[in-house]
Amino acid sequence: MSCGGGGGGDQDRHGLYHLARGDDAATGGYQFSSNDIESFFFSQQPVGIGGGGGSADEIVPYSSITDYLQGFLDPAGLARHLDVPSQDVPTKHQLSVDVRSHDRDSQGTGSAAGEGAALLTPKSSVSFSSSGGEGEGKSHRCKKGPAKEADEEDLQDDEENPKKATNKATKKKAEKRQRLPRVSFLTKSEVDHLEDGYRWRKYGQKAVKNSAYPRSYYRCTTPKCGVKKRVERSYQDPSTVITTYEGQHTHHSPASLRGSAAHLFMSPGLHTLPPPHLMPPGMFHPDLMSMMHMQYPNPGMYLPPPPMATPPAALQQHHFTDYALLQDLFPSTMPNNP
DNA sequence: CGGATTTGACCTGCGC
DNA sequence: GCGCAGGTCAAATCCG
Repeated sequence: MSCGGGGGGDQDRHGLYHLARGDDAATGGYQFSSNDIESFFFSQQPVGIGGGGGSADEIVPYSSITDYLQGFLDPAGLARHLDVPSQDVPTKHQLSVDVRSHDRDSQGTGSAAGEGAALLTPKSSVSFSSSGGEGEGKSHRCKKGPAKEADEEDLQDDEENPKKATNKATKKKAEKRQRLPRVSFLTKSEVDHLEDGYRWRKYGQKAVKNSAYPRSYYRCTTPKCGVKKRVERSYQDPSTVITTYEGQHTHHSPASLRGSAAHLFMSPGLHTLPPPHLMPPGMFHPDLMSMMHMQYPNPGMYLPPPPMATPPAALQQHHFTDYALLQDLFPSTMPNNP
């Protein structure tokens, strides 16, 4: 997926597009509504923009995420998506989309991730790595895991004949390896592992070079779902958690099946929200926004059908400026109605 | 007791 | 070829 070279956007010198509600929201401009949320996170509709796109050889495993991303990259596309005039789409940065191609091992490496985290506005930032695999300078190191399942017979041979195994390893080496699509999220949070609606099993933890914070490796617990995620804390901004998803879920989110808005936003990180009365009218809290990204990191990840044709009932019926709803969702952080 | 987490060992790929 | 770093495995341990 070649996100760079896409259309429009307020791209800074770091190659970051900054799109979000900025001063407009603070001054009572356009307000997010439940419909926006649906569009933002659940829509399967492509948001067309010019440029970008992958070459014929490039693996673009799904179109919806690409379109989804590109919708962010293109203010006009985002405007169409949100059904607002394009000039109303601000270029202030609350949501920053990293459209750079990530070098060595995506942005997940300590240095690269840290750099990205430092460059990006920490709150509510979304970083998408170039996921094509072929186009990347270096292949990923994952040989076990999914590949292991595919090569069970090979492994059996390997046990019987180590020499043969070596040959196979050499042969495999020559093969082009494909990297699964990766999507990274930068989230301000005090907790490392943010609740995202899926169940994960931790299978490893590694110290990251040049970072005081380890990187944790998680795998989706659902059988035959090979989705992995890495969680690490930015060493330059320890308050920022970098979550990188890799692969496609082959099932619905357990949380989405519950359809509970309360569960949707249930995350320890949310307890760090400032008092809601400090939020400007109509302002969609960036942390909350980020949590939603965490909950539905990638609409395209779900294989058919879409996980939720409609948002949870609570989201359909309320605006997020609805104080009563916020009180229901965040009783610990919501004082009585001001 | 079963599932999740921890953690050291191991594998792989890349740079020098 | 060697060392380094990322990524994974799997036994040990923890926990509800």
